[in-house]
Amino acid sequence: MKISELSRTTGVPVASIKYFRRQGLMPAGKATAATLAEYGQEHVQRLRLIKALTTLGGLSIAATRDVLTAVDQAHSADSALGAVSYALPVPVAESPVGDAEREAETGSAAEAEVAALIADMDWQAPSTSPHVEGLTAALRELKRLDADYRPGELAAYAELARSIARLDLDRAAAFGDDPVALAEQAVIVFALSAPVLELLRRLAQEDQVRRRVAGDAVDVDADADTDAAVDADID
Amino acid sequence: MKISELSRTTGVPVASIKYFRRQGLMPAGKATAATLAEYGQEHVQRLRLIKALTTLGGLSIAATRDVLTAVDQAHSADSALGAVSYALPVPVAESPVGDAEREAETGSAAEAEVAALIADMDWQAPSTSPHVEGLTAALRELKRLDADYRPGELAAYAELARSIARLDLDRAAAFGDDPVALAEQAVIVFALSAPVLELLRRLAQEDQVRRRVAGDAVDVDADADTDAAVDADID
DNA sequence: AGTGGCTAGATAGTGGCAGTATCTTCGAGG
DNA sequence: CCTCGAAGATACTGCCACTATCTAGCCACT
Repeated sequence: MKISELSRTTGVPVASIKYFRRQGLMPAGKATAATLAEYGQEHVQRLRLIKALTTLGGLSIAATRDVLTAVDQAHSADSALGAVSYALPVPVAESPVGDAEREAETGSAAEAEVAALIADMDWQAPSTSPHVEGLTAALRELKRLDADYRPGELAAYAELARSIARLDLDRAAAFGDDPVALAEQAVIVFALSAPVLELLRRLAQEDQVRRRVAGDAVDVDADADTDAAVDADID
Repeated sequence: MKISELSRTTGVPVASIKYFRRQGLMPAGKATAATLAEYGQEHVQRLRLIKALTTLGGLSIAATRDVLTAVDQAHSADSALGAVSYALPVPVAESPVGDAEREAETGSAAEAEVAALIADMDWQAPSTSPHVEGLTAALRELKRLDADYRPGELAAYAELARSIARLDLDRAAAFGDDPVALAEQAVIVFALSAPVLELLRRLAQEDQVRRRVAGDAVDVDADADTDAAVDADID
């Protein structure tokens, strides 16, 4: 198909398709002449994936390129999952703030906490893993806010994270054979279900909030507008 | 303290502090003269929170303002949690793509799926909740990629989300009395532990990937070149 | 053969965001 | 009393993700 058709089927403007190509997010069409190229189903799929990663996954163009590069280079089924996992951006930007003395102290505390957690969970991950570093940075940030996790809380979350990861891997592994297809599936499971999970968590939180407000913690008929207040304030 | 001191203690440039003020993210200092204002500990705390929300939470300035406004307006402990919950941005940007016929079909399917899930989980949430809408949008996106959750999978995640939300609420509710303090804690728990949770999930995924590759639980069909490939490719 | 409508590729322009810098005015404190 | 710094307003910058324009060329239909 021609680029205009590709654009129509995917809803992505021609100019954007060209832009993605320039940024190395997708291959060029097969040129049939100096000014004409043929695009196929794989381009449609790729565009969908790009769109999903940027809008749903919130990835930047650069991050998307890294991920897609990892997908394309996946040569064995085994390496595909790991490569994708490491290509995904870590959702923590390091803040290069001063306050040096406090920093040194809480920083190493966070590091030790992470190390202890990984040991407790019997997780296999090198201390150079971006996830380990990211987690350390995040805990450090929270410490600066005096919002640390209490002992054991982090482990409780970690236990749940483990359960989630099991579900994730089962979902990802369902595409056993072709490395690239597997990698693509991994991208979807790893990157794109993060927002779904977060939304589920938010929904569950909302439910919990309503229950606690409506019920046990508060004497409802203490004042009539309690219920209304929630809906009103919530705006 | 003077603005220059506030800047030094927090590591935030004076110009940025002024900018945040203009954007309505923090109150002005108490003016002691036409060209001098006094800042206090609450400004330090607020700046820390702003920094955490933007860097760790990844919120935009506008989103941060919404959240902080909700925090400041929390008048009752009950409304605080709900208000914060609704003020947080939903991690899905709606993509206004064409492909109308397919859209209509998958769109309503997603809607029904979400409704069924909420019913199954016995969750209390109006269909107008941003979380419900966000989840619907996210599932719609995934459907467009042909990456739906299989029946039951979503419920399994939802069950785990419920457990997580329980932990969250326990953490948030620890600050029982002052509405604003409670709201602030809620911000931290709701918005800032999302990246922590995501990182834990990534770590657990990494562990799972290594374990499955290493051999023992290869329910994926075995592929020959295993061990070394992981560490090598993962770069 | 001619012409209208695409196309590729290159380059330049746009709009939003998050700051950052500058400029003016003016009070505080040595 | 005079210099330093602060307040507030406004302008500027850099980055990002597109989007538009421009040139040159080919395809297909008449």
